[in-house]
Amino acid sequence: MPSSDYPHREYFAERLLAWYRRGKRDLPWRRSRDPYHIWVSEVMLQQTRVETVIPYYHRFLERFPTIDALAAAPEEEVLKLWEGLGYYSRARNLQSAVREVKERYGGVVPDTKEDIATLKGVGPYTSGAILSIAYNKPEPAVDGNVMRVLARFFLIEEDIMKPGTRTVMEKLARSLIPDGEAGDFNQALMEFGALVCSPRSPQCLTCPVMERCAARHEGREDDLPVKKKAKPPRPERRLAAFIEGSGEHAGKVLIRQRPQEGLLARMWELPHILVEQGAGTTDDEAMRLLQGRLLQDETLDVLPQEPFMHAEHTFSHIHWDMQVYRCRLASADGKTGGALPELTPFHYRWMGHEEMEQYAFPNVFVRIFREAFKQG
DNA sequence: AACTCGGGGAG
DNA sequence: CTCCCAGAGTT
Repeated sequence: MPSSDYPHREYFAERLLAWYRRGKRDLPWRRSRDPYHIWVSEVMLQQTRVETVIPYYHRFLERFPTIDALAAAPEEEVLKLWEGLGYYSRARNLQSAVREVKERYGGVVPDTKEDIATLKGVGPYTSGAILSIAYNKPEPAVDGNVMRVLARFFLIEEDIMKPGTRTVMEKLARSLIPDGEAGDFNQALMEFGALVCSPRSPQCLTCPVMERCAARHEGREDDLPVKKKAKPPRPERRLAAFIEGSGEHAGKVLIRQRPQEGLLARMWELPHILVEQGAGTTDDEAMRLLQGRLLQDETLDVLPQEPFMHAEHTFSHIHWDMQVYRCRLASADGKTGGALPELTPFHYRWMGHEEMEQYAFPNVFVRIFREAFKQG
């Protein structure tokens, strides 16, 4: 159905805008008009809560205050500043896109939908957010908040996980934007979704548009939006080796860098293997598996000594159950035959405790190291 | 349309 | 526990 057929559109937009201007939060990125700053905030905010982003936003812009600064930075440093924030391709894409802006657009963030949408990591939501917030262009910025709010107020019962529903939402959201108020209105929608029209137990009693909310009238605000349930993460059992060096590597731990592509690309980690469910259930068998596979796959000759710790970590689609074993190198001189593994997808290196700040680790390994170093 | 890609906070 | 968050890219 055409967007113009939805009732109470003007009422909805005006009341929401007034509500926003009455009490909007003082967020760091709202203190800047720099399109680059807005851009950084929007990328960080993808699938990430406001409170989580704030400290990262400050650190990132302190180190990379301009497009030039980010474009010139070593990639490892960008990744390190992103450590713990997740979805690390965002960081790589952002730097790649910033370099593109420098080369192709003279360092000025483009202000047209066609140009900005070509930038890596800038999809339908982020392009609309930058265009509206930084340039006040009347483009919709439809995120999870906006879909929830629109689904409820206008009683849209389509599954919001379907791409077609997003198109409907974008058209409707575009038709709602009051003349000359795109930036504030789009932020009003998201702020409203975050603070009032929340996913669970929405605050209808304080809602500024409750009187004409279709879902509220039907008593169905708790049933909307319709969203198909995600598949549960598949379990993976992993065995990791905490290998302490001796001799010239005394006091150091062997770490490795993950491949360029895929999960946790280019981040550092403890050497570990994936084993079948049910395999290595006893520590004895697990240690044999670990020894055999590290030797076979990585030419890494270790002697597992004892169970060290246990860690679990859930990604969106995978659940890691990781058992860590304290290991020694098998070679008598403690130097793994002198050389670290080569001809594997990984890059190995010895790391002293004080060198952790030079490497970006997935959070599960940050936790493991913190615990290990606490034990001494 | 279905997967891949992190991590954490709230209830 | 479950849900989902100012999503994007790939197949």
